[in-house]
Amino acid sequence: MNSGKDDCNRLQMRPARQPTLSDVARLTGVSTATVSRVLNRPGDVSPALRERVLAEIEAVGYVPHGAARTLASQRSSTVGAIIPTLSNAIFATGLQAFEQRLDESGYTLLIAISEYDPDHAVRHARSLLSRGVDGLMLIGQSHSDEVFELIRSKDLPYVTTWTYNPAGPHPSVGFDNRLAAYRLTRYLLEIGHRDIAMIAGRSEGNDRARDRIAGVREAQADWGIELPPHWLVECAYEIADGRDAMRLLMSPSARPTAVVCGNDVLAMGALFEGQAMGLDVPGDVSIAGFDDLPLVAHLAPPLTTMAVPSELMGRKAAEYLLARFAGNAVPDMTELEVGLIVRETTAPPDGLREAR
Amino acid sequence: MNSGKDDCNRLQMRPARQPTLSDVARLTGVSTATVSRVLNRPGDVSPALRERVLAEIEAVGYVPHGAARTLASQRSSTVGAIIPTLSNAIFATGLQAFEQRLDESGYTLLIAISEYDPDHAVRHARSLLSRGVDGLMLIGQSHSDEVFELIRSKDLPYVTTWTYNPAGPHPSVGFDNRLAAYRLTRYLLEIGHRDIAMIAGRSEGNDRARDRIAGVREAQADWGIELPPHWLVECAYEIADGRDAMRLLMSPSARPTAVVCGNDVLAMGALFEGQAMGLDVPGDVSIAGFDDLPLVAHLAPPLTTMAVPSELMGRKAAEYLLARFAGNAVPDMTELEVGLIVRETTAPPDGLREAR
DNA sequence: GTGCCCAAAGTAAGCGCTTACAATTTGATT
DNA sequence: AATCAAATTGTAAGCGCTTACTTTGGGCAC
Repeated sequence: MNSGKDDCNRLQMRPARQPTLSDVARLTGVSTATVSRVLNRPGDVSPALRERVLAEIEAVGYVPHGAARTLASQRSSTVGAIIPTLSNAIFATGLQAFEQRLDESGYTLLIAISEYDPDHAVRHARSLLSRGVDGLMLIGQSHSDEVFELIRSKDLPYVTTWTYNPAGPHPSVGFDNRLAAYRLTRYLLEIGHRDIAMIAGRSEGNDRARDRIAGVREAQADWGIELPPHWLVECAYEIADGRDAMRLLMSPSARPTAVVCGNDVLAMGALFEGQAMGLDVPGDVSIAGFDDLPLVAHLAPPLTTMAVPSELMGRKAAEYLLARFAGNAVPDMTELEVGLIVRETTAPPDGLREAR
Repeated sequence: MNSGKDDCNRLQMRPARQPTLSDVARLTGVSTATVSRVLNRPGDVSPALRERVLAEIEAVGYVPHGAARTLASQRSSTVGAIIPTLSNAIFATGLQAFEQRLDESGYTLLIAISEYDPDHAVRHARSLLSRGVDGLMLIGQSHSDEVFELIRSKDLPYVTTWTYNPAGPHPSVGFDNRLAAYRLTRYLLEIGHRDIAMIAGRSEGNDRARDRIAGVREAQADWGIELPPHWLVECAYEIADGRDAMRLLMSPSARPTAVVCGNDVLAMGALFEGQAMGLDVPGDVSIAGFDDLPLVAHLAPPLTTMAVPSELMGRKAAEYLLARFAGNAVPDMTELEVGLIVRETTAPPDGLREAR
């Protein structure tokens, strides 16, 4: 009469314990293996039984226990991303596309923000690995060796983005920053600029910034020009930093006729500061950006910039990892196209305007 | 001689299996319990032993297995967030602060992006719960009942943000959207505007947008004014949507003298479109935004807006959850301050300018 | 009718860790 | 010196699931 079962129920004042897979099995009158199969390889279970199990799952509100599943199966359906910041919209866009593609295939994204700090990134890598991510997405390739050692020691699929470096050892889905900056600068040279300055993001530990500077230098070199040290200003990534840099650049009497910026945020800063200084853009100075944020097409004047395929990149990076998970062959290197978007912040320099 | 051990090694061609906690225990000559304690409650282990264990952990490069730990301990040191989008910088900022505060306490963030779709959000909630998050952060309170049922059935700590609703059943860390919009509108009324239109985000399933509309209406009502239907335009959240809305609003001959916008992105759209139409802002029309994105202070003219404490909110939301995890008492409702930032896109309407 | 094969379902051994409880040691107390 | 509590370490039972292996029961060729 007074069975143990009753005692047990009487003691459960809290919301009833979550039903487990074996509860479902017991209630349906099958083995746990069968329930597990219904969940993981439904084709292996006869339709009649499958229906009964699914009905019971629905009835008791069973939700699989991810950790148990991960422990038993050695995969987590989870992917990690280590990114420098979320405050630049361009990363946010790429990450959103990455998340969406993963989500479509049942993967969840773990994110860790390094704030451009390599040690931070190592800690995060360790933490993500320890959480059993099935794969990892990294921005750029300039990371501490420790990060890559950790990845290798686990033999973990990973991909680097925002960079394309076929000579390097790392799988990457991205574009050639050097070449993109080269093309942007070449365009300015072709319309007649010779005095070109650059506002760049901090290049230390940031291969994208470094490559973009290199691209600008290389284009200039092809025209027999050298970038004077005081015309290269490296700064942080806020609008205010771009403004400061622009002020610095435009104060001396010997001013550049064009300024290429390491990204659109800096370019906006440069544009706003230039205008605040009473300069006409592009009349007095041309400004070019990098990224093509949705916003910059709406500025007055609209910004000339190098469009970066952030969404496509996020999606392709996700697809690379998904292919690796599935064991499908997939090229380790994917190069994406950037595109020069000429708008109205650039024009031939003064002397050439009418000669055009 | 030819022990099983040797055979085993001979077969391991792959990178050696990850060392486990019991490997560390065996190699150090202690029990697994001791190693576990070194990791989780180091104070319970004598210093000498602790050092030996730590040395061994370092030596073999042991990384704890998160899923195993989660399964055994029933916690994951993981927190989930369901957010509508990452493409609005204001969410990205809040989320970044949230992540940083969690990270300081050893928690990792799982993110899921709902794209403003309630069903999506339910799926995500289910997925995050199944992954064993210890807590959940939600934007706003207008979610499907199913989401809250899932949360309740697991008795999971959670917090809603971007909203403050002490009357409601949900813990929240945020601000009063209605009141904030009321104050913004009141300011416009006080400087003399009577013809005030609104460009709002889609209010369906979005309590923030709804409350902001309500706030505008309420302020107008206090002045005995009613918001004419054709002066309320709801739209999506891109700059282009703001532009479209502005064009619509400013086309008829009976134009408003001021436009309050549901967020800064829409306000930028309104500003750009107004300027493109040849209107002087604020001479011909005042524009007010909502959020205070870093960018908008730099526009020409700088945008008047209602500043939202997104970073503080992210941090406080994290701290609320952390306190719940630690079992500390903590108020379920935290109201944060918004602040009216009067810049230069607003001014008294035409007739009143000189009378000022 | 017999034997064989295959599909469908069950059995049970872990996955790597935490933790209640037990065992042992140490040191203080009387 | 005997007693006991506190501190330290060990023992071992799971946590909820997956999956290799085994069992069962037909269907089918001969």
